Amino acid sequence: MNRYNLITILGPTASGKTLLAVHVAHQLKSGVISADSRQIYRGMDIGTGKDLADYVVNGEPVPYYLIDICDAGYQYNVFEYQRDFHMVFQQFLQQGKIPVLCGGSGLYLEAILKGYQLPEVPINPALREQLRNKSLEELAEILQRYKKLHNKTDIDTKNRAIRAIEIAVYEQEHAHELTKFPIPTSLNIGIYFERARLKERITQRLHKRLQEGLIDEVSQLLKNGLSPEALLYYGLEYKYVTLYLTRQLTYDEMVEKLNIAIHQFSKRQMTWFRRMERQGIKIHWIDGEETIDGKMHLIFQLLQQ
RNA sequence: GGUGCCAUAGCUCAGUUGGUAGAGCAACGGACUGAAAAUCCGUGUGUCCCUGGUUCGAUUCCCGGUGGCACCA
Repeated sequence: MNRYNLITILGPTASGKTLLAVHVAHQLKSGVISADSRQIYRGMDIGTGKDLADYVVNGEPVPYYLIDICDAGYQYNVFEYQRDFHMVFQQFLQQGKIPVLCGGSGLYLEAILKGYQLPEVPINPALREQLRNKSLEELAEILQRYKKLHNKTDIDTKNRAIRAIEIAVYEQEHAHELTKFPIPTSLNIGIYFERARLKERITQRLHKRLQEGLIDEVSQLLKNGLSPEALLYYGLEYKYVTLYLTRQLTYDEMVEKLNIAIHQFSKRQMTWFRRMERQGIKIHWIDGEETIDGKMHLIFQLLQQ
């Protein structure tokens, strides 16, 4: 009936993805599947821009998935994301509905749209115990015996290095156990803004988040026992507000540096999307300044072609 | 009004004993298949405030302006 079984709405932060995705999903009587590596976590709401109140059109709730599925602090990963996405996606396929995949986490989007094949690697407690007291340098050396490092990502921290070794060891012992998730036939929509306009929107939204209680949200996470280190790792809002709360930055410094960091993040997102295009993933860019109705019209036109 | 100091990249500043200049931050480009809002790599984008003088040659020295800061009135 339709050549597409998925609509993907992507774009940099503050480009208005959520609102558009909710409207499209409402029109299709389906739902929104998030592709956001931070909205996964409960209790991280303002800083990740969940905007859960936006999942309603004309008083009718639009279901969303893969938001609030883990406790803050849990180390969720691409494999789990892929698995969880397909669980939801399958249900929509069975109902003959087209869901809307919406988010800005390039790695997660690509894992779905390109169909990464990853083995499901269980935790190996014996190995972890054995590696626990090694230095990062030693771990890096061990890891290099298994694979060439594409950059320093895998040996960024001991945690990451141990997980990377765990995966490398598993792959060596179970060479042919790659997962095979079907690659969706997706209509990909990108929301485009001029760089300067996007920066304005980001700055404006940051001030709104601060007014809405961003500081309290982060301080609550700390009170609930999440370590400052974990929050620093989550980046952006969580990183800079933590630096402010632990008195490493003044309020004004925090706002300024955070604003810049979000601008830089949006640029990195665009770099990722351009790379996806170069690798053959077609993205239909639509003007962010267009109204919701205008954008919807364009999307449904593309859908019917 | 007087005296002194300053004026160099988008910002903060370094520097050139006279041969047209460089750091940090920002910006821009890129990488990235297991915490990715993370992590990493690359790139200098410039009437060296303006006018005149000295000089083969001035961003650098000198005269005069303009702007800023400080002090004295």
